[in-house]
Formats: sequence, structure tokens, C-alpha cells
Amino acid sequence: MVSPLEFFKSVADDTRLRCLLMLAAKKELHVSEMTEALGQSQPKVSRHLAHLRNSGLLQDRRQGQRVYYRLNPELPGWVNAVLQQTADANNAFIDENLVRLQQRQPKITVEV
Amino acid sequence: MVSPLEFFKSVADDTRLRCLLMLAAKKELHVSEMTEALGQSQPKVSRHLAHLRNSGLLQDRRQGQRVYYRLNPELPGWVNAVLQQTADANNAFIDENLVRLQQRQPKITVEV
DNA sequence: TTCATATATACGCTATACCGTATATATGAT
DNA sequence: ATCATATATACGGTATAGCGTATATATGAA
Repeated sequence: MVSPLEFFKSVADDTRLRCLLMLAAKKELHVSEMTEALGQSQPKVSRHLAHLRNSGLLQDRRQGQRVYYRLNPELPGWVNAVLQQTADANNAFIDENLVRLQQRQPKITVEV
Repeated sequence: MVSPLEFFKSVADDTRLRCLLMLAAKKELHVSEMTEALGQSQPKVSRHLAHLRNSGLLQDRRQGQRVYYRLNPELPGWVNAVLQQTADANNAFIDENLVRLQQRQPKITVEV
């Protein structure tokens, strides 16, 4: 159902594009993770995620207080291909965000 | 140089998307052809073509009074791939426009 | 129940994008 | 030169999208 125009409009925003590309790389993320990775306010990120869900690009799943988002597994093939190729060819674009993802909740290291 | 965000913003408009997809199918078209194919005003089409040229997505070439546009041949691979796949998977989207292209300037048929 | 955390939504504002109309520019023909 | 055609741009208005702040909702813990 995703029309090409609607799809491109959804992707034509910095926050939404980063969310999609992060999810193309990371399968599933919850809102706090994305909020931190993006360095944006929680309402802003939530609004954009809702937009992406309403456009049919994302699926959400609540688990306790957390809401996890992932790419809609029923996305048409061309949409998946576009997202994947965009992600592959533009590592630098979300690099910083992925780094902040890794750094979040630093692993517990044993103090001696 | 085309950043993914700038690219998607450029494609996130009905007129511009149709221009790009028509050019992915037809190699080269001049402004009047696109204006007719789209059924939009000349200034509107011209403005959007200028936008696409300024974003680096299109090249133009003047020949007499006509200005021909084509996809910039130096487009990054992922941009070409995205455009091509979008075009292939969404024939219906620009069908009507391509039909109007064909019908324009009907071939001269000999009257008996 | 009350409190804390995670996420979503509503409201009002601002910025941006797009549009139509008018006009400018460029080329070619006469 | 003037006129016709093709294309581009400027101007002002309107609609839309995005934003921040505040608040609502949902879940879990105590």
C-alpha cells in the first residue's frame, strides 16, 4: 500500500530517516534508545516514530513500559531495497548515532 | 555530494518524483514534454526542474529554444539504484504521464 | 493506592515549501 | 529591428510540517 510518494515524504526528514536507517541496521530498538542515539527530545522522536508507524513503515510492540519499533516485515520489496541500499551507501550518515547506541548503558566492568 | 537527506527531500514531491521517474524511463526530455505529460503549468514544472538541477540530480542542456533534462550521469550508484527500483516497482505511478508523452505530437499519418 | 518511568498526544507557534500570476530572459524567425 | 516560442524567475499568499512545552496515558513497583 505504500505509495512511492508517501514513502519518500516519510523518509524526507532528518529524524525519520535516521530512525529508519538505524532500524535497518539494528532490527529492533525502543524509544529511549533512539532518543539517546539521536540526541533529540522524547516527544520529538515519539512523534516521528508514530508518523512512520502510521505510514506503514514501522511496526511497534510494547513490552512492559518499553515500546519497541522495527521495520514492518511486510514492506514491499522495493522499499526494503531502497532502505538497505541507502543504509549501506551512507554509513557516515548514522555513524554517530550508532556509536551513541553502543555507548549507552556501558557494560558493567568489574572494579578491582 | 548528494546527501541521503537532501536526496529524499528532493524526491518527496509529486511533480519532482514524476519528473525523475519519467527521466529514468526516457533518458532525456525537454520542458514542454514534461509539462504536457504532467498536466501542470510551465512555471511549476520549470521550478521543480531547477530544484532538481540545483540538487545535482539532473543535468540540463539547451538546444535552440528547448532545454533538455536528463538524470545527472555522475549520480552515485545508490541514487541510481533507488531511482531505478522505484521506477520498476511503480509503473502505475507514472503510467498516465508516459501515455501522455506518447500521445503528444501524434505521428503524421498520411490521409488518403 | 501512590509513585516512578516510558511513551504518546495536544496545543499554539514558526518556518518552510509550494503555488499561481506576472514578468523576465533566451533563442529563432521574419 | 519586431514578433513568436520556450524557459526561467520574482513576488506575495497559503498551506503544511516541524517544533517545544505541557500534559495525558500506560505499565510496573512499593
